[in-house]
Amino acid sequence: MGKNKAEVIATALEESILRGDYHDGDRLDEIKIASEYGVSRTPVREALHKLVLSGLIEQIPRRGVFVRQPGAVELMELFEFMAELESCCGRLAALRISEEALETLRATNKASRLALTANDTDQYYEYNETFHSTIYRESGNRILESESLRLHQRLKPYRRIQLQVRGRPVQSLAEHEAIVASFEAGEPDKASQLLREHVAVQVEKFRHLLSSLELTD
Amino acid sequence: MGKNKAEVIATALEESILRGDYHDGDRLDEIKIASEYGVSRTPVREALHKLVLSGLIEQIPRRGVFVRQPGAVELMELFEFMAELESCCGRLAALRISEEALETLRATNKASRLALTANDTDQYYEYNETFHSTIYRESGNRILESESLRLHQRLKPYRRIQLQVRGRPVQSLAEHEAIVASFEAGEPDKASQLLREHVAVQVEKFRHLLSSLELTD
DNA sequence: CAGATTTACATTGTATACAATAAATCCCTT
DNA sequence: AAGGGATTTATTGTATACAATGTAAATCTG
Repeated sequence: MGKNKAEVIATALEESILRGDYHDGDRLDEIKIASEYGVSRTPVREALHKLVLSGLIEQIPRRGVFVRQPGAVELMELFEFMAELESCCGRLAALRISEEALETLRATNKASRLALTANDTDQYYEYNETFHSTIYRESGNRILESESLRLHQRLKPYRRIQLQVRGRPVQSLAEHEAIVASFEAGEPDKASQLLREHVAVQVEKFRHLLSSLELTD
Repeated sequence: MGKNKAEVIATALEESILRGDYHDGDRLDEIKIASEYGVSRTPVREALHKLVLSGLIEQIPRRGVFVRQPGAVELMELFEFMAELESCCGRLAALRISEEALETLRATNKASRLALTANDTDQYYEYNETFHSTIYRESGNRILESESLRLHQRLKPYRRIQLQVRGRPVQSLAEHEAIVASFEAGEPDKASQLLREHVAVQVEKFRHLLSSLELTD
């Protein structure tokens, strides 16, 4: 496997940041991280550069790198962008989806319902991933697919919080079924609209959560 | 200015590759590039990593980095993705555009028409940039804006070729005016559709160009 | 005492030397 | 002579030493 130290450190740091081990504005000391992982500064620097490119940290020349947790507005923008990407995937998938993938979606939804009645949130979460990534793939556009996956990944921690809103999973599943129906009917505009709202409603719930908890210190 | 050598080399290499100085599969020798630019391997490596992230070159562990010109299918996918992004921008911009920006668009189109009658292709090209980047900005979503700009930049060389198709600029400008009209009327769906087709038609023209010239050796 | 200038320090940016590894070549064996 | 394995070589990956630079503190001057 391509297991060079820079990659390892990059993913480790990425998880740390997404998990919230660092606060916004914290500086990431190259030598400290290097000694923590038992390597030299070089691979650490490469790892940091990767994270800069993915937008998780900010680099100020000759000053250092700082973690940059997205603020409320940026989170909204990220979710909105996600909604738009999903919408695109849905539109294209409605035109191109294979019978096989359609069957996968039906099966996933059926399994999701079981997980829901069993109150198995983790399992449901996993099926949710399958559902969406399948749609990304069936857009038939590899660029769109990979971009969607990337953003989906980035929003993972926030979506998780969001899914714990009472009653949301039930509604979410109903929307999934409506989306599949629009695929079966071959209605690109309908699919596009449903998927956009499916994600956009999450934004709305998230906004409520935010304003009620006032996480933005 | 933040003018560290890595950045300089990255942009220089990027331009070189986009200009077509390298062929698909060419290996980029770190030490050769380093000596060319009169620096050590370190900043060159950093520059190469950046290009890997932006998808211009491919890195095979312990083998080297190779330029990776997109093939015909990937180009199609890139253009299709661009069409979808522009479509999103258009939809949101129709809902959010400021009167000021609307005026900018009108002025740009007017200037474009002048450039067109004067046969000033470069000037027209520049106005085209302004037109589209304004729409990106007026989407009101900074993530969407920057992603659109990034892809727009990446497709620059191919779009340039495409604009030289006879009669295309005239048609393009007409489409621009229709788009502005949909903004003025505040019709998001119309704007979305117009912008998607505006880019998608480029894909079509490009496909013709490709198949006629058979550039895919 | 306040402000500016200089000096010291902390931190990133760069260079070079060394290690690891994979491809290619060459030699040995059958 | 052909095939396989060891060796060599080319190239990336990593470590460390050094240079550049920006910040902050300390000192000097008005």
